[in-house]
Amino acid sequence: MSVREQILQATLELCAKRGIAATSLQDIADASECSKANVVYHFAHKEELLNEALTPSLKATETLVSSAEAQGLGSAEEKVVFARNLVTLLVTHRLATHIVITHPFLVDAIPALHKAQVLMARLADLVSRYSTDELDRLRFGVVISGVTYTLVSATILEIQSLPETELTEMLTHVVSTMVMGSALPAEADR
Amino acid sequence: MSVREQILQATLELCAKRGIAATSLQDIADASECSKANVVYHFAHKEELLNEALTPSLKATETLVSSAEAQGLGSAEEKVVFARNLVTLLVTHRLATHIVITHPFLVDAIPALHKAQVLMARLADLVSRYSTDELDRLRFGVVISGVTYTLVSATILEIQSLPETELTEMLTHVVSTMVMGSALPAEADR
DNA sequence: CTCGAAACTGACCATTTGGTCAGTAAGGTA
DNA sequence: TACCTTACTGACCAAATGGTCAGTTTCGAG
Repeated sequence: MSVREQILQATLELCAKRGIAATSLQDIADASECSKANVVYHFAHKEELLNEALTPSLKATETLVSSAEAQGLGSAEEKVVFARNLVTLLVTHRLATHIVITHPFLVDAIPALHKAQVLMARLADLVSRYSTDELDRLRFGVVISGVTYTLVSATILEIQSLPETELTEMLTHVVSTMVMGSALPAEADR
Repeated sequence: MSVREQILQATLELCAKRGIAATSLQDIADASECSKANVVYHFAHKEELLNEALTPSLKATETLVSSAEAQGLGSAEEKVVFARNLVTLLVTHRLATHIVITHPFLVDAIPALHKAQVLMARLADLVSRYSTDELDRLRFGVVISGVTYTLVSATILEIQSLPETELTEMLTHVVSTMVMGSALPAEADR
């Protein structure tokens, strides 16, 4: 792993664990085994460092949302696939997700966080389109943020008693049943 | 309102809006229209200030959880009452809730945040007791954190298109139907 | 080997911030 | 009035932090 990549990885891990404000460039430098000046050499500002670190997860989310917007969520099949992709994405990028969730007040200071917020809005809008009433819309917000938060807490705080794959599977089920109307796909039997 | 109360209120508002780390004693002093030294006079440390500011919401939560633990959540009636009380509590103390939710990494530094986490665990344990399988338990985690997060985002970020009372009502309905099994109370007709 | 660009470093700096301190204003009591 | 406690303040300080800078090492191309 290049130093650059080490720095980005350390940034994700430390900022998720301690919060952005409590993570100094020196901390990141130590974890990356290089000098603080070198961190600044690769990423001129702390803000830029955060942006780069969050980029992969943002791209993945952008891809997911765009494709879902294009394809729609009409059939039960499409809904389940979407739910699984979403949960998988949240699991894969759980550090980034945790950072986004816990730093709503930095959206104005860090462009990547703003982007993330916009993507969430598009996501909400997308699913809302397939909900008839206000209550379903609310239900969506609750479940998406709930899944995100549960996942993040479970993995970060190490409260997980379940293996990650099983957790993913169950959350997928929760999302597809709760959000997408009660239409239960054949595969998901309890 | 006494200066002491002004300081506590300003602390809640500013820390919820900008985050704890980004809220300086000077900011709080300015908002309270007194000197920074006076803030320190009333609350020796920033940590102590946060503790005091969060105390009311912690006490209310403690009361709710304890009474629910004692009384149980056996009947559908009890479940709905509990759901409504919980949502009301989250709405009433939304600033404190927002602070707790967005600062998981400060649980070791600020006792009040640790207490809040313990209370959440008790809450989860309580409701889990009335769930037969693991999926229901997961469902609980998702819905509670989801309601909390949705509520907080809606009020703080001012995305709310609904009046607060109606939001409360709908969330109560979401909680009681989603968490407590599908047993729908007579009152909650859509 | 030479040279120039990129990677990297230690020393340094300005700013912010939590917190201290010596001292003042205010108000109740003897 | 004299005295004491509580509320309050401006000036100050040490530590931490983001970022600059001048200079050194590394390394691949010609």
